[in-house]
Amino acid sequence: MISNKCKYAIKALVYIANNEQDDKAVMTADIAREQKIPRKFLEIILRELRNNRILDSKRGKDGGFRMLRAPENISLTEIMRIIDGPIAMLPCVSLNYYRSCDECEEDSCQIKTVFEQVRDKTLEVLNGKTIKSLTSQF
Amino acid sequence: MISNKCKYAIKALVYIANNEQDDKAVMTADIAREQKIPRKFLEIILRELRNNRILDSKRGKDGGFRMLRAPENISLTEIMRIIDGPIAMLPCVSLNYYRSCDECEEDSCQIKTVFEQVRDKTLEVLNGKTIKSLTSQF
DNA sequence: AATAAATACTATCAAATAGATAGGATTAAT
DNA sequence: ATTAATCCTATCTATTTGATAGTATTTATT
Repeated sequence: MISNKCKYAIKALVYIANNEQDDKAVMTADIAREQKIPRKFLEIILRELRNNRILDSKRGKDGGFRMLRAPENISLTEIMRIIDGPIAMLPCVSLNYYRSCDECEEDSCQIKTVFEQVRDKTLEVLNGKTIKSLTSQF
Repeated sequence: MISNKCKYAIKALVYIANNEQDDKAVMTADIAREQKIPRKFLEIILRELRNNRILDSKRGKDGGFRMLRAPENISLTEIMRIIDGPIAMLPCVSLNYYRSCDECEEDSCQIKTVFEQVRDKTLEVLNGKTIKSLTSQF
């Protein structure tokens, strides 16, 4: 399971990509209302995406958020790793958050291979999906 | 990520499948030592597998655990669902633990489809793997 | 300069989950 | 009886999840 936080992050990004305009940033309050995401929680999420250089923010009146990078260059894996961390099902099989298991000799681990396969299939799907590809284009 | 508990469960089952004999059940202490799993934690796990009719147990001297069903009929998904619950990344996409998301209309959810694809690919791998297929066969 | 409206930041909190450990009760073979 | 195994209940700590409250700061507009 991904966390609610991560689900909110993805939905918020899709919303921003869909609604931003040259002259106007998208406000937290609008995203919260439209996507039914708790406002204060969303603030934290958007700031985190900003700190990771996914979003740009502007303070004060007429402030809000806009995409810092093109939505077609932001994959779901990138967002998921920022918000939730590893995507793999075992630490010893994670590409970006590798940790060895205390209890096992990796060379002789019986279960590692299976979860490498799961990881590869999962990444095949998620790497191919961008914020843009989730956007409603007419 | 799957939990340590789930990882331990799978490793313990593979160990039991590998080491059980007609006349002798496999003891918690042996599994704990060989697989470096905390003994008391392992007790809880094995009992849970027993309650779910994966294992059979025998109390008292010469007691222990053995497979209740054939290892080739026990898929990884079954174990993972018993120990960790849902395998899918979103509740609204889970086959065995479906829950709707509070905040979204499922028909118009932009992210559901991606996670259905991840689910299908993941299950393709995990349904095909059984305890037997992880066992060392010579 | 004052006001309004937005994000930024800090602190806090409650509930659930993860990951165990301790100790005694029960069962069964010898 | 003794020994050795599972079974059961209770408990514990740390972390994560999911959030809320309140204040500070920034900016556009009047």
